[in-house]
Amino acid sequence: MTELRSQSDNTPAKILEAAYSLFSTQGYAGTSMRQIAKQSGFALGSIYNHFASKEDIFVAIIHERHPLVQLFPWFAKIEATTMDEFARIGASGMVKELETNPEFLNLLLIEMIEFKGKHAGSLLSKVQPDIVALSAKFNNFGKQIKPISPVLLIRVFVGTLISYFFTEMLLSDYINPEIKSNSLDTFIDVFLNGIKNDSNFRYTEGK
Amino acid sequence: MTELRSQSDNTPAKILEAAYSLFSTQGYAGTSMRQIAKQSGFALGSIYNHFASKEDIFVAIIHERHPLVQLFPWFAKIEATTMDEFARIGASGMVKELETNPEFLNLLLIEMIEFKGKHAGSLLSKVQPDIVALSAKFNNFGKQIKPISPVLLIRVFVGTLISYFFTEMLLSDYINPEIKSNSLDTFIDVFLNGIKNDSNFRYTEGK
DNA sequence: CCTACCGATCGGTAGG
DNA sequence: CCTACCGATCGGTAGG
Repeated sequence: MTELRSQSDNTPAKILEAAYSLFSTQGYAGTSMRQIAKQSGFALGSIYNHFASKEDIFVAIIHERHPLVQLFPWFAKIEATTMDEFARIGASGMVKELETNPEFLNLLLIEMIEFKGKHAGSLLSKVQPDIVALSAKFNNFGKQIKPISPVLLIRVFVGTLISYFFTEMLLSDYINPEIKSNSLDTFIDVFLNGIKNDSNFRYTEGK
Repeated sequence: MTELRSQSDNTPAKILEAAYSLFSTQGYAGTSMRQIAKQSGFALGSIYNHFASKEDIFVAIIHERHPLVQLFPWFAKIEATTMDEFARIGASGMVKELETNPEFLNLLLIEMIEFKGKHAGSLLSKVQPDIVALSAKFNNFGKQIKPISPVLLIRVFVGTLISYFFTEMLLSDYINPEIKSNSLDTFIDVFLNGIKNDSNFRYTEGK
């Protein structure tokens, strides 16, 4: 039964695709329902047969395309035996994603600013199993890593990627390319070196 | 002559103050000229005696309040003899700023999304002297630090602060406070440890 | 500096 | 699924 789907079931998907593209390049308030109608190929009134409101469309989009929702399941599936390996695979995967879709992170920024992050809790709950799996994986990497709680470690890792792409956006088409080249490697190197266990570190060896 | 200013010269400042508050909490497209008029205490028509357009107001605001414009001159003035000292002073100063004004970073995000970063170049030019001064300072910190170009080092440092506050916003009022406490210290520790010179690092010792 | 207005566009709906 | 419409609000201006 559920496998049988008529072509018209594509309508919501088409609407979401058009809305995603518009929201992520123009923001939420900067996008009108008429633009969504035009880009999806339907009349304005038709959209309201599938979604109750403009915000309803946005909510549907972030639940399937918000960076948190996309990244954590993917991170959790990475097969790596060391933090070094994990970080480099994770970083290069995110690079590939952003080459395909440079607006990938915008949904997160837009939700944060225009909705004051009010959906963050529900999105984080959604990926909590993946966060748990990721924590377990990090724990297995063992004593090569400083005694930082796994959740905080995830936060610093994700923060490293965010800070790279963020400053990349900030500098894009302004700073000369030489400075930009290979800088992701530097970000990752600093992260890996920074969490490496060594005698000089001032954290005590608890837990 | 220029010292003599009547009270009415406060009008533009009042308009900018109201607009800053509204833009940074609601975004650019999400804020109307009528809201700016109301919050500044002037009639809608009066605003156009001081600013040609809504975008004109936004441009004036970012030129005096964009995080880049605020932070770089301040960073350049920090008196520190080691990177460790610099990073901790810089981080605690930014914490204080964000406690006073939690929306401090929003202007950067809004410009990035709603204007696609089109003012970034002009803002970076404005603070270029401070970037140069900061680079010189970092060079003086000498061989305790890995051979990373000063500009890239600034980028990683700023990125570290951004990644902390960014993930802080993302997690705010969701994650339990224990995980959040002292996490800025961890971010800074990872950064400092990450850029520390040691024999294991894979960069070659050029310039 | 304000009142009153402009045409355009907004999110959303009725009715078929 | 579309046409035609609703009241509200938009950025901006004329005229005083």
